[in-house]
Parts: sequence; C-alpha cells; structure tokens
Amino acid sequence: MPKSKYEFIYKDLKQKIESEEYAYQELLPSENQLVLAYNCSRNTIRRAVGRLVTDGYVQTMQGKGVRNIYRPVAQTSYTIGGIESFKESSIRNHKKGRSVVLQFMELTADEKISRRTGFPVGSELYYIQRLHFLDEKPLIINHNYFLKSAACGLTPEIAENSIYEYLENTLHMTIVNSKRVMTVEKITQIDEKYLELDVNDYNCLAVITSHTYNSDGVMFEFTQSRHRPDYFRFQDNAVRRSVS
Amino acid sequence: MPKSKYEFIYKDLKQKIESEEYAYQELLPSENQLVLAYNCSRNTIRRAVGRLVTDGYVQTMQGKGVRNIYRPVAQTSYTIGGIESFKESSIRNHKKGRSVVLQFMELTADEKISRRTGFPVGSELYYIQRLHFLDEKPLIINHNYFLKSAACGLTPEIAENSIYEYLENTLHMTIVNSKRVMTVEKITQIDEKYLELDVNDYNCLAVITSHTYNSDGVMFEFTQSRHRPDYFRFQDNAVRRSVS
DNA sequence: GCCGATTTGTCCGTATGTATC
DNA sequence: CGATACATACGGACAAATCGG
Repeated sequence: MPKSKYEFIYKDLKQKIESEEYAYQELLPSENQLVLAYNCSRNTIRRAVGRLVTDGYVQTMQGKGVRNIYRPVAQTSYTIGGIESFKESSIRNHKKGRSVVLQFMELTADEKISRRTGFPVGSELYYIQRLHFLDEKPLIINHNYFLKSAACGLTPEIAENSIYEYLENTLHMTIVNSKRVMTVEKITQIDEKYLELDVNDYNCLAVITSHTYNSDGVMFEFTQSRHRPDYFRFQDNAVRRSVS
Repeated sequence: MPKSKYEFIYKDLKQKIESEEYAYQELLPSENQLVLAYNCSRNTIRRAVGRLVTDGYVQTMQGKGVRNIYRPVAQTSYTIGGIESFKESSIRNHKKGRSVVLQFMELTADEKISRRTGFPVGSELYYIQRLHFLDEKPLIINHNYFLKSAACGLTPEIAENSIYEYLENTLHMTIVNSKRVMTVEKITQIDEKYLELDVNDYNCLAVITSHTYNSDGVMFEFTQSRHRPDYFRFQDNAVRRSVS
C-alpha cells in the first residue's frame, strides 16, 4: 500500500505505460478524465504526471495533452538509476549480484582523507573496499567511507550483504539525496587485478564519486565507485528549461 | 522578467543560496515566512523549493524546516548540466568556446543508420561532425543527426555558431527533453587526431548518446558526444525514493 | 480570422495529516 | 500537550495554447 494517493496514481500510470497499454506517441487521457477515473483532485493528477515527465515517460503539451514517449529499451548492460544499493539495482536489472569485502577498517580522517572525502579532519570513519559481481563477473570496485557516528555497528558481514538495508531497517536512517560526479580515470593496479582488466585493452574506467546525505542533514557517506568500462551504462532524462 | 511567479522565487532563493546569504546547514525561512516575504500562496513557495531540492541545493525535513546543503564547488573542469548547447555551457562555465565544422552532409537513413540513431529507414537527415574547443583546447567531438523535416535550413555557418539558437529563435522549435546514455568507449583514429589524444596515455573517452525531442513529440536529434576523458565531468543530484 | 470547447499551466485559499520540538 | 513545520489533498479561478467549426 503506497502512503500517498499521487504516488499510487504515478505507479499505476507508469505500469500502464510500461505494459504498453498506451501506444508510443499516443495521448494519455486528459487530466479531467483522470480526475474522474481516480476520483481525486486535478492537483493530485498533476503531481503524478509531473513525475512521469521527469522520468522521461511522457511529455506534456499545453492545449493538447500528455503524450507517451516511453520506449522499452533492450538492456544490454548494467543500468544505473537514482540512489540504489548494488543489491537493489541487481534485482531491478534481473541479475544475480554478489559482493566481496576486500578491506574493512576504522580510521580517523587526516588532512589528506578530509580533502578527498569532504569529512572534517578528525572524523571517525569506516573504510570499506568491496568488489561487486554481477552474474559472477566482477564489475565494480567500491571505496566507501561511512561516518561512524551515523553508521555505527557496521561489520564486514553487513557489508557483504547490504549496507543500505542495515542503515535503513536496523538503524532507521532515512537516506535523502546524493550528489554525484561522473568522470573517467586511468585504471590502477587494484582495478586491474580485481576487475580482471587488461591495460592493453581498456586503460580507463568510469568513476562515480558521491556524497550522500541523510535526513539529519549530515553527509554520512563518501563513495567512489569504479566501474568496468565495457559494462558501464548510465541513463538519464534531461528537461530543457528556459535559458534564464 | 520570468514568466511565472514560482520561477522568480526559485531563482531568487537559488541566488541567495549561491551567494551564501544562508550558511551551509542553516535552515531557510519557513514556508509561512516565505509566503509573507514573497506575497504568494504556500503552493507557489513549495514549487520553488521543490526545484531547489531536485537541484540538490536544499533538503526538506517534515516538522523541522528546509536546510541549505549547497556547497560552492571548485570547478576544475568542464561541467555538464541539463540540456544545453555547447555555447550555453561555455558561457555558464565562464570559458571561451569555439566550434569547427568537420563535416556537413545530407543523407538518407539506411538500415545501419536507423539502428544506430533510432530514426526510421528512409528519413532525410543532416549529418554534422563538429569539434568543440574550450579556451582553444579541443574537448569534444560531436556527431549530430538532425531530422531534416524538423531542422530544415541548417547550414555549416549555423552549425559553427549554435544550432539550438537557430532551432529555437529562427524555426521557433521548442526543445523539450533528452534521453541520454553515458558510456565509456575506446578511442577511434578520428578522436585521436582531433582531440589530440595519445593512445598510450588515455585509450578511452566518455561518450554521451542522446535522443532529443521537441514539443511536437518528434525525436528530431540523435547525437553522440565524445569527450576528452581528462576534462570530462558530469554532475548529478539523485533523490532517494521508497523502494516501492 | 474569429469564436468556443478542450487541455494544460499558474495561482490561490483552505483543510487535514504527520513529524519535530 | 500545544505550537510550529512540512506533506498531502481538495476545489476553484483564470491564463495560455490548441483545435475544430
């Protein structure tokens, strides 16, 4: 049971679009029709449709209607979405995921770590290095730094399963948003070894650096994800806005 | 003059945050206070704040307030945002941009081009290859395919300046959204030549493939942007949603 | 070209729920 | 408990764009 009405409508419409109940380029029912169908106010419909717009599922046209522009994609590789744990995206991509903890240690942020992660000097941190497999293929090396005061009680066993599951379900933390930067970097010896790469083949990989915040407003996680280039794929839908 | 009230408030708050009128981690005035300050309804405030949330500028906390989490970033490299022309992002990054047209031709989509671009077989297209310089450094090679029926009248001269400016201001097209996929690919001889890369240094680059739609719902542009890896940087703010 | 019907966009006011302090 | 804050939802009004007659 979804907690809100507009979220129910959003998911219902999304599912109808994905199952091609509306054809590509077809107009959805008008807002007023949807108001009757879902027995709610126009604002509620508009909120649901707004999410579909940002998802790139539909586009709205003043005076005309709401057009379905969703195309089912052949997912040849691993796709990244919002904020997800590796476990969650494995499930979404219908693949079998497995994680191995390469390192697990506690440390205190010095000048160098502080510059790299954004945590203040002196912060008590967990540092975790993990290798993620998808269908038994090593695809991602993660370097996680968690603020000990926010993620206390982490163990290698938890890290092997799902850290987010622990933070959300056991510590009852609410993860809110994540600022990410994507770059391309040279591979290191560690990458080469664990991701089974050959420098003569690819000598770079895709790197996602993220600062993640919880509902207390504290940046509790800094992560660098290093992705095998031949399996990396990041999807996005951008909306054009007036050039101010 | 912005066309809408909420957009004015959004930009005003954004500017106040960027100029650090509110400190990092400080709470913004409550919605009710903002209602008084801007002399508008609470809905309007909430729309403005909602955009700031998706921008990663603030986070809202039920029962507490709206916290500023914006950090001014040292922009060492070229940053990509929403849907922008190269000219627009050059200006936003305060750099001097210049574009050179390497190829300009008209062609008809055959089976192979259709598979690559998503345009139906037989579509009349412009194919444009351009090299973009930033501060006289070659950073991006673009391969553009434009639907002739939507972008008619394109010339190499326009392509050298700004195609989007032509489409929006002369043809009065409204560009709406763009589905993008980011990957890492091996460099080609063309990349090596024009981007002045050395295979022994980097042998990959960042590739952004995009399908762009206008307000008529037609996919009028397919573009592959190939970015010099050492200057590529893509920023993003992701929001965590319930795992349905 | 004009008019009216339809549809989305913006804005308002209000009521109620829920979380925080 | 009450006051304050954000979250959800409703209903109404008018503007702006589109389309058909």
